Amino acid sequence: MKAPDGRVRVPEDRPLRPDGEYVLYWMIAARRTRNSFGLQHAAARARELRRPLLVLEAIRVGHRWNTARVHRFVMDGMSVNARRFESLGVRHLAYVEDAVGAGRGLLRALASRACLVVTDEFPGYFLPRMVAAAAERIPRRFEVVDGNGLVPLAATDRVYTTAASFRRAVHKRAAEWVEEFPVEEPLSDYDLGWAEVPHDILGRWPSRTPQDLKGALIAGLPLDHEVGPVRDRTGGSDAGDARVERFLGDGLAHYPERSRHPDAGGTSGLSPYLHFGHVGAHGVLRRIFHEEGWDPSLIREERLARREGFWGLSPQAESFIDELVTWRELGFVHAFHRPGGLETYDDLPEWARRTLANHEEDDRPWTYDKATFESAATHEALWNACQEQLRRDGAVHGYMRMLWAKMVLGWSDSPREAFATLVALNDRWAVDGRDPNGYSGVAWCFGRFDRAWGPERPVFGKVRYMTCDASRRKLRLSRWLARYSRAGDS
DNA sequence: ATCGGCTCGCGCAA
DNA sequence: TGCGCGAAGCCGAT
Repeated sequence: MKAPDGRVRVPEDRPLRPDGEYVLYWMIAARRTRNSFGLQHAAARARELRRPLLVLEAIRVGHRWNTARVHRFVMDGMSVNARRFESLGVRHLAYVEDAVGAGRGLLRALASRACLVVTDEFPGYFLPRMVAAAAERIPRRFEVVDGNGLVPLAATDRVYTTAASFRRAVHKRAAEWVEEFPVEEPLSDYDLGWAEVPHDILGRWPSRTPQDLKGALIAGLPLDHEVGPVRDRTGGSDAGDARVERFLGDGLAHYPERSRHPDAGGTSGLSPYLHFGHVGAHGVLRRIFHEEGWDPSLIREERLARREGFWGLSPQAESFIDELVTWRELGFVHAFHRPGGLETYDDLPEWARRTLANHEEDDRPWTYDKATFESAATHEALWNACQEQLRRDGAVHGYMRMLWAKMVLGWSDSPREAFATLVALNDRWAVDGRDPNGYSGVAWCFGRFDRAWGPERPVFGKVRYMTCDASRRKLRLSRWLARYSRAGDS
């Protein structure tokens, strides 16, 4: 079954070539074998044309945030996919570029033998430009499939300034979108054979084995190795799926209350897996719906636009879905319509820029530059622990993340500099940096998708104020703090 | 412990 | 035009 029409974009309308050797799926964002509109669509095309499917999953070097951390995570995922595709009888080419530019030409070489090329839509980082460039160069029909979330990006025609207005838009069409989920196992009955790839292509661009991908290969790559792999967190669909199950079995029943407290460990931890598509939003939703015995008849229209009660699920599940769909996809929709907007200071709402400008000259109790923030060397142990968690784990606890960003706003020479510092730290150290959702998290701390709050305060103006002292009072965080403390902090 | 005030944009109802 | 509502705010009053 093909992906719904509203999720398929054809940038250059070229005819497909029915006598090609295979259908090429260029897997760039939805790096998984299940619950994927992109893969499902490519498989349906292959069936229609009676040609084998060839999956190209690659990772290149030379892009801007090129760290051993991200490479390890993505290569873990490639290793899992290599095994899964092999057991499904589908050819999967796992290419790891080992020198800048070495991968150039691979996509075109494979595409020239293909009936058509299918790839993923992703509204962030350099992917939209990469897809646009590929669409121009590839002399084949090229179909871009949006499997990012419940809301098809093309079904929206504008950005939303508040979560509330987006929530209303989601609820209005939710009943329609829950009826068009991707197939859970799109390749379960695959019988179209093994795509042959010419030796000269494989000689120049070798496909790595699962063992290679998990092994020492990464050590020799030209990467920022200072940002090393995160401990205790393996990338890939196996680890991502396991995390979904763990959260459903334990965290969800206490959501969101337990997730507020850093010591309690009640967060889903799914963000990095969602970012690289090792886990898909539809798959997570499907599991929640199944666990709660939900069907669309339980939707309560009278609760439309409300934070709770619309779905007819438990309050905990509704709260999590609000996070997974409303808040996550709010950022995706914004990035889709305004590429780069979320990470641009001048794109913040007018009221926020005005009030921050009015307080630009206020005295700051402390100011630090990016290097001091980056090395977690401020006067405040609580803040340093946040930054240390980012450095070590590639993610900051959800609540502490807000404090982390708010304090950089409070302790930088200007709000503009603070914003740039945060985007840079997030880009470099977070496993899911460069995700629209990560940028919306930073931008929220500067008023994006939020509202003004009084009373007006120094530096922050009417932007929602948060303090380390209040967090210490409200939250259970002593164990978290001890864990991420650095020598010298007490 | 709980509550109101602070403040702004949206979308619906009137 | 008015009104209710809204990611996690903080602070002071009761």
